[in-house]
Amino acid sequence: MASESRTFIEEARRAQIITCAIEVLATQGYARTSLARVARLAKISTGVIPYHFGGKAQLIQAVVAEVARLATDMMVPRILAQPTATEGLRAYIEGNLEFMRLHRKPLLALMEIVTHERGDGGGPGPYDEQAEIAIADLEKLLGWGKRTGEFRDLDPHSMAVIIRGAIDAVPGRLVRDPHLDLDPLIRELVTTFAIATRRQR
Amino acid sequence: MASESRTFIEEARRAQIITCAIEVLATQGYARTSLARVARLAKISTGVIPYHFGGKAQLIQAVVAEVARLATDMMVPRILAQPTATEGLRAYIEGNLEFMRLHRKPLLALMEIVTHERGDGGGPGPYDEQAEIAIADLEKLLGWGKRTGEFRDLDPHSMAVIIRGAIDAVPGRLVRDPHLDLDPLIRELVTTFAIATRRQR
Amino acid sequence: MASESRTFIEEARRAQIITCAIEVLATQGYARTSLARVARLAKISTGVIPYHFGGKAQLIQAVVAEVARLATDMMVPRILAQPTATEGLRAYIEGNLEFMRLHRKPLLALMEIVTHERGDGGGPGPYDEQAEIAIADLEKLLGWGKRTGEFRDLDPHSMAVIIRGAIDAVPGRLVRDPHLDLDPLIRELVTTFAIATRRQR
Amino acid sequence: MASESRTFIEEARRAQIITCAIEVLATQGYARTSLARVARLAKISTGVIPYHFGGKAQLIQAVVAEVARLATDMMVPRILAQPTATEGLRAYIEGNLEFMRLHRKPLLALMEIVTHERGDGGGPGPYDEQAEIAIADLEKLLGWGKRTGEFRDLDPHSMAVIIRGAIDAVPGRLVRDPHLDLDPLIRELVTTFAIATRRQR
DNA sequence: TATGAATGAGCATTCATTCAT
DNA sequence: AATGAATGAATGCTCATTCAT
Repeated sequence: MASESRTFIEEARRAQIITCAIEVLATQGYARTSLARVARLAKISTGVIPYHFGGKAQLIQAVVAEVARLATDMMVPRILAQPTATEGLRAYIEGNLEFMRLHRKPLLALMEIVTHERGDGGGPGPYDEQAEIAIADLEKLLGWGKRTGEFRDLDPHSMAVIIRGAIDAVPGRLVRDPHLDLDPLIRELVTTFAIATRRQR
Repeated sequence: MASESRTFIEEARRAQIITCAIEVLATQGYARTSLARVARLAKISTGVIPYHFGGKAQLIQAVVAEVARLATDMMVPRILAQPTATEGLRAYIEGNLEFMRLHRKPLLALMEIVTHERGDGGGPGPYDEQAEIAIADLEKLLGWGKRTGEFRDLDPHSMAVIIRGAIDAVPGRLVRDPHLDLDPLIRELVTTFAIATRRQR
Repeated sequence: MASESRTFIEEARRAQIITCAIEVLATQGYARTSLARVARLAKISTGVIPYHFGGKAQLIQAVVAEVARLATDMMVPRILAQPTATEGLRAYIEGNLEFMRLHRKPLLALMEIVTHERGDGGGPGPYDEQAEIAIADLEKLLGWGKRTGEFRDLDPHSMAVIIRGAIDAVPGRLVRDPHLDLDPLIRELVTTFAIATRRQR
Repeated sequence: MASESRTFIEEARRAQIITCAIEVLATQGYARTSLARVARLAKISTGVIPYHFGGKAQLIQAVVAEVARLATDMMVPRILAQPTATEGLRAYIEGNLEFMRLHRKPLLALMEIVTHERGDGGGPGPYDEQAEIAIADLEKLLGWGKRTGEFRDLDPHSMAVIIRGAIDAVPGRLVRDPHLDLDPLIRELVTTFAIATRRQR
């Protein structure tokens, strides 16, 4: 593990910087997230960030890794614990929205990064991979349900795109209205995709 | 009409600049869309853009207006022509995806703007309104279906968020894979929301 | 005369542009006086000004000439009509302030130009000459009074600088407070320099 | 004190930049005083100035503060030390002109700023206050002389405007002729306002 | 380890001027 | 005689990064 080669104090600094970067990303947006702003919030000097992370790109990467870790820790066991694909899908949706509720800022930061980061020539960014993995995981879940006969004869890839799209629309709503009540949204998501995936009579 | 007070040559320049701005937005992304880059593509000098549009913000606005015009022209009559809410919803989804197929770059440009433009303090941007209107329109369509008894007792707002989210996920896929076959996606979208909204026995 | 080589219509255009330039200079200040702004006020196109005047510098020059003409027309006969140097000095001061009252905007425009215009390398500007002439005229008036024994043994050049300085301070006050009552100021100016120049017992 | 929170090196840079700004203002004039020119003179890169001062406006402000400090240090004790208003007025005039002799460039820089800086809409600038204070101070001095019966029944405000105007005319002469002998001017100023203010028999 | 001063490129915008129409 | 589109330089400013201390 990379962190093993890092001193305790360095690890603490990195964590502090990542936290501040998340704060700035979530509240100011990607475009206003400059190293200077992050450093100001962390009450450290600007040069520290390139020093610890190598550059802005690597800081962003570290933020992504951190949020991904948080999300994985919370959601994966929850989903794997389900006995059926139907239950698994519900746990997936609920887990995702529960995560938004509990870790709103990290989630918003991640959304900022994913939607704004681009490749050198303006091409697909380095974090599309992340989204790709999310789609693939969902595809597996849907494939499971098809195999067990719980789900209808749906196209797993398309359906995965649809479900992820529906889920990913939520953070955007949260930005606009921080007091938005997520409960009806969760209910409708669960219901919609329960109905839409189950084997039709 | 504002355009009537404009010279033919001015209108042509504006159109050319808007086209180039769409090109840059779609291929380079919002962050890399500077007036300098747009001007370079249009083979004009940078100052021409503030000259014709007043400023960057107004250029962006003009792009949004142009794309909105394209989208409205294509989709509104199509949806209004449907006899039932069910047919209307199908037309809505198909219309949206048809638009993506025919006007990919304008659509991508619009997505860039909507997701990246922010208010002064990092708050909600000036184009969230646009998204809000889209949600509201969809809510009306869903309300119609509920009143006629075609749709189940769904929460129109939540369902509108879900459907728009699912649709808005598509452009992101198109960026990654320009040769993506949209047909299965359209089919699955139509099927999913047909099943998920209809009155359950 | 240069104007003889100009058509009537051209002369009218020039006059219109000069009037607008005075307006902009007086209300917006020198720095905000761009050809574009003058043209906008005159409801003509920007290029007309270089066309008629050759360039911004010549427009400025024309404004100066216009205001100088106004001032000369009003003040010179008034002063020359006085029988004594003492009366002449009073007429000079009163004439200057009367001019400010009647032609405030042209006067302010002139002040803007004189204080802001600079030579190519930042050196003395092309309109210091104007000020020099004003000082010299005043010196002559003071010399006259010394010769007739009306005035004390003052240094005409220094006293001319002082009187002009005192007079030139007034427009600055007018900018700050457009409703400033000039009467006490005129009275005090006349009194002060009557006392300060007269032969002391 | 604000400067205590600044590094030694930062304080030195600020001082260097202020000095260069004064130099440019005094020799090139306000309009030609761009951050780029100041930076070129200081042999630093342009961005350093916003870095240290926050922006051009703050640099200008720092120059004003610096010159005001110089002037206050030199003149205030000198005037307060005088036993009578008459002596006070003489000290005021002499102090002002002595300052011009010793700190010509800072004074010219200040004049450039005061006469050129304007508010957003072309209205009164942020440094008119400064001039207002100068007038008010002078009014107090004149009021003192009236109360003690040293001065005639003059209008303190008008007389203050006249005296300041006469003094402020001097820098303009210095710009034109750097080798101008100030002594006759000082003498005439002192004499003029001694005569013009004293109680008349 | 950390600082914060400095660089140099890039940004949007404004300007006087030119010139084809 | 006039238009208004276009140019190219200059403006103040922000940014990620580097580096001596």
